[in-house]
Amino acid sequence: MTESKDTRDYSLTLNLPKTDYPMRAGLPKKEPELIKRWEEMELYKKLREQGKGRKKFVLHDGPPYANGNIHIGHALNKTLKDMVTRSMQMTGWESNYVPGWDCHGLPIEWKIEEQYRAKGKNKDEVPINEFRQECRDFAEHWIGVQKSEFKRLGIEGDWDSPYLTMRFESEAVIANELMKFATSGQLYRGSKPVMWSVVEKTALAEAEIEYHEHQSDQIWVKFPVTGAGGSDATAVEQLMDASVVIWTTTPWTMPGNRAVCFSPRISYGLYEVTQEGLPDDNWVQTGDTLLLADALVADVFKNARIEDFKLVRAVTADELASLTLAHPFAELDLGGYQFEVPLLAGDHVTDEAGTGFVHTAPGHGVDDFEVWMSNAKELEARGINTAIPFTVADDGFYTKDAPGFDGAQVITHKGEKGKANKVSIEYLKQAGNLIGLGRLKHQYPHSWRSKKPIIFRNTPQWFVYMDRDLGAEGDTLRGRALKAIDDTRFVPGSGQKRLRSMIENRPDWVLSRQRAWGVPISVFINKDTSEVLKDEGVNARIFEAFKAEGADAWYAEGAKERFLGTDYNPDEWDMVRDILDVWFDSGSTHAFCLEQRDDLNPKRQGVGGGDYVLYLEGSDQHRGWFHSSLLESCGTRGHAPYDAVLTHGFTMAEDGRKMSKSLGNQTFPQDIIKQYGADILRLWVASGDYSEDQRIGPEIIKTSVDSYRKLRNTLRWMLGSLAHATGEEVALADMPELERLMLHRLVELDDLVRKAYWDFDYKRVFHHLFTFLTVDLSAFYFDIRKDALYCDGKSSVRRKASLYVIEQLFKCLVTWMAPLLPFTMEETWVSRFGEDTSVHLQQFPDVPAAWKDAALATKWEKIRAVRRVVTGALEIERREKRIGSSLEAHPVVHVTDVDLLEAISGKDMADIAITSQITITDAPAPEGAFTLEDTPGVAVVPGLAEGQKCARSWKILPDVGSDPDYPDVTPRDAEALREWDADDQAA
RNA sequence: GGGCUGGUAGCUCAGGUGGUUAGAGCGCACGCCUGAUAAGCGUGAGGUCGGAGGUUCAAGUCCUCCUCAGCCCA
Repeated sequence: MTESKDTRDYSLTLNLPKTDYPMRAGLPKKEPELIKRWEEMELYKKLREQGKGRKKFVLHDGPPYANGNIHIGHALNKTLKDMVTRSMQMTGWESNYVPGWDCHGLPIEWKIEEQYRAKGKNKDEVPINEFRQECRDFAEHWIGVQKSEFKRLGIEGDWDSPYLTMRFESEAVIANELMKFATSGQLYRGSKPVMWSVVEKTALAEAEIEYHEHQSDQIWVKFPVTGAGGSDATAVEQLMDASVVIWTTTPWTMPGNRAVCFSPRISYGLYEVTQEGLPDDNWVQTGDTLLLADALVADVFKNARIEDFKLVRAVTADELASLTLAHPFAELDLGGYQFEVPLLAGDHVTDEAGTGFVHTAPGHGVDDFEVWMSNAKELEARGINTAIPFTVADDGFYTKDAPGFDGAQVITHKGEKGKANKVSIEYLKQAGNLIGLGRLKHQYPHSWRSKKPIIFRNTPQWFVYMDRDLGAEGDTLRGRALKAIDDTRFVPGSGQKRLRSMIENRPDWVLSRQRAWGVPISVFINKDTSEVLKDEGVNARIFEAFKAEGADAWYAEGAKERFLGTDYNPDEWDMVRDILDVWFDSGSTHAFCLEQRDDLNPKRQGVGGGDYVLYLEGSDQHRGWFHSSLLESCGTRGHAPYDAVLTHGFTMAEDGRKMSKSLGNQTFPQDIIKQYGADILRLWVASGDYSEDQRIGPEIIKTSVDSYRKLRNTLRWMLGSLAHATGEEVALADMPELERLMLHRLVELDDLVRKAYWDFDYKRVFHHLFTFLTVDLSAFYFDIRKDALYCDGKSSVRRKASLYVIEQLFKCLVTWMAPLLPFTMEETWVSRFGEDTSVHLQQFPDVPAAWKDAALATKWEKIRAVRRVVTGALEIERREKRIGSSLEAHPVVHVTDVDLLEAISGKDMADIAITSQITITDAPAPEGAFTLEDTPGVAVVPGLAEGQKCARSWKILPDVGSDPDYPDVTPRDAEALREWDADDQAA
């Protein structure tokens, strides 16, 4: 001890926070280092070893499509998944995450075709397996890109062996699943109208369609009534003489007409032409009676060149439904068209344009098809053939299903109008059923490639029955799926309703696509009977070949003979050339990923096991992956593939609107990571309500950045304080109440945090922990205890207890937040426990129930209420410049509330209020004392602390200098210095 | 047009079965501290709970309609 006491730098004798943990994170640089560290320490492998023997919590990855960089939606989705798996692993499950990719399908085909076009090549000239290989390479490339982007987000998983729908084993299993549907009789060949380009001779998807102006022929056509129901004979007779009038802009679809639709919501009437002296060749004559929607009568008669007409009477929806009509070609001798044309009610019918009656050709329109199919059962009961005719071939010419239209073409190979409309119109004139004719310019779908108009054309497709009995009566795919929905946990709960109503209302499942890049519908059909071949031996050969060579084997030379083997004559069987819709691929991930992998292969709780399978995707997947996975699994296994389904909303721009390039309001995950770091993005995910649509933008990110700073600094202070910890434990009974209060808060938070994680409610975790950190710790507990931690001597139990408690707080907080902020929490953990540790190998700490003390918490609520009055009073003093630091004050606290007085009795209220001195009295407060409305019974009279300022603790006390060895400090500080100096000499 | 969902302070969120002057954190303004310092502490100002009706003694909370936004269909 050489220095003079007067000039001694006491700060050297204080236990001030000491840490290398930087205040500023530098995440963009730090995070990649941590990723490298995890790879080097083989964290993934260690986690799997840790999880051995535990029950499995399987977050099964819904595969993103491998065709571009990730966007904010991907980032949200993967981050949520990572929060799930990390938190489940840390709460006692084995929670392996195996990422996957969706590789087949249209968008990739387009890209390859686009490349061909750029080189002047034609897709059809390239051997199919060569084309497929290019698609495969394309997908492979983007898988690589996305993989590194996902890893950069801090997603922990089996990145070295993800699952891919295009892997040979996957293709084999997918085909095998399809064959299960085939052999169990659930698969059938039907047909439906698809958008078709005659020029390219190919089916088109919605996304391949552009709308352009187009001039169509419009016609008004009579369908003579041939039958009417009702008890009123006169009324029936009136109707029998009448005709229903339709309007269409596609006269060429007339051969495909099978019904006329009306709407029960529209008012209709029977109208008579009263105009005299019409020319003989006018298509409509005096006395003709027509059925029309009231709102459209004037318009129709104008187009039929009629000026005078009258309403005979109104016609009800019931009357309309009872009508049967003749096809307008019926009386011509074309050979066909003599069938009954029913009137069907349809929601798609309006009275905004046309006649109020809609010509319905189920092979030429989606509405038409759906109305027809939903009435099929009833129509068959009436003896009506519901088979949908294939009236137009792939080259635009009519087929034998359109008698009388031989040689006519709807659209030519060059994309121009063929003769079809002319022929149709001519026949209508001959039959006397045309009443109006014109041209109409309107928006019409065109192929994005050829820019030529497309048509709707009935095409054979493969379907799965929704309502056919599978063995037991009433055991249908729909029934199974609905039951499975009831057995599934939905987060949020509204997802259940949404999926349920979709399954309830959906039509049969269409599996086929007329495309090249996918898993083939690997079945054979008999050329004569159209029956599907059901042979386990053939199926096994297909499965094995796909496993070894991929689904390309289906397209290889000699494939037919190879798979049929010697048991069947190849001449009698056709190979199906369609591929599976990619939704069937991804709907089968449970079969080729979950069931096939030894490290997953869950025995689900839903089927009597202990494991838990969760699917987690955006809410659009009610129609997509949740849906197709459910149907696939119910059709092949009889139950859902998941125990729970979690959905998240979509990410909007800051104003709540959709992000779009043109609005310039996009936020890219790559930019946030580069500027702030992945943990900032993850903090945004953790703090928002993902179950609804979220918003993101510069201001919102700034909120995350600010929160992050506060959080980080508070942890930093804890680290700095813990630098002085010796690891010495203090018995609960020996701890001050303040320490026990903090431990009690940990018990409460432990309960809350575990529940919230199980509910996947990360915002609840974050907001509670963050508030705890700022309100209870930074602004209260730490602020109060700084004096003891910095100034108390090393033997101080108060200080030891505080260090022990901070250690517990630290362990809990860092592990609890590790699933949310894996980078920062790892950095923080390592800073405390060393390079050979990882927070991600920790479990959430066991928080002793003995720490719980609700009575203590209630008491301290009162103490804090009193404290608020004191700090409130000091604030006035500060404003009036009578004090600066609260240590300059000596408030007199008048507590007349017995309850509050009891709560603070025996407490060092000066410490708690961070003043140097305090006086507590039950004497009534003098006039003008400071009070707070919400704390009656407490009044504070401020005053200045008397005595000398301690040179070490800065407290102002009368007994400063009472220790002759240390004349400028308080007795407490003198004692601390004595210990310090003793240590110093020993060293 | 239909199904589902949501709109609480500038931002992110709390507000069981309707019941005192609607809460928190962040941000902002102002002040204090200078031994968590590009930090820490305190005080304050911000809300007609999307809008309009209705039920009720009483509605952010229940009902109807409207509006805006989103997802999925048509």
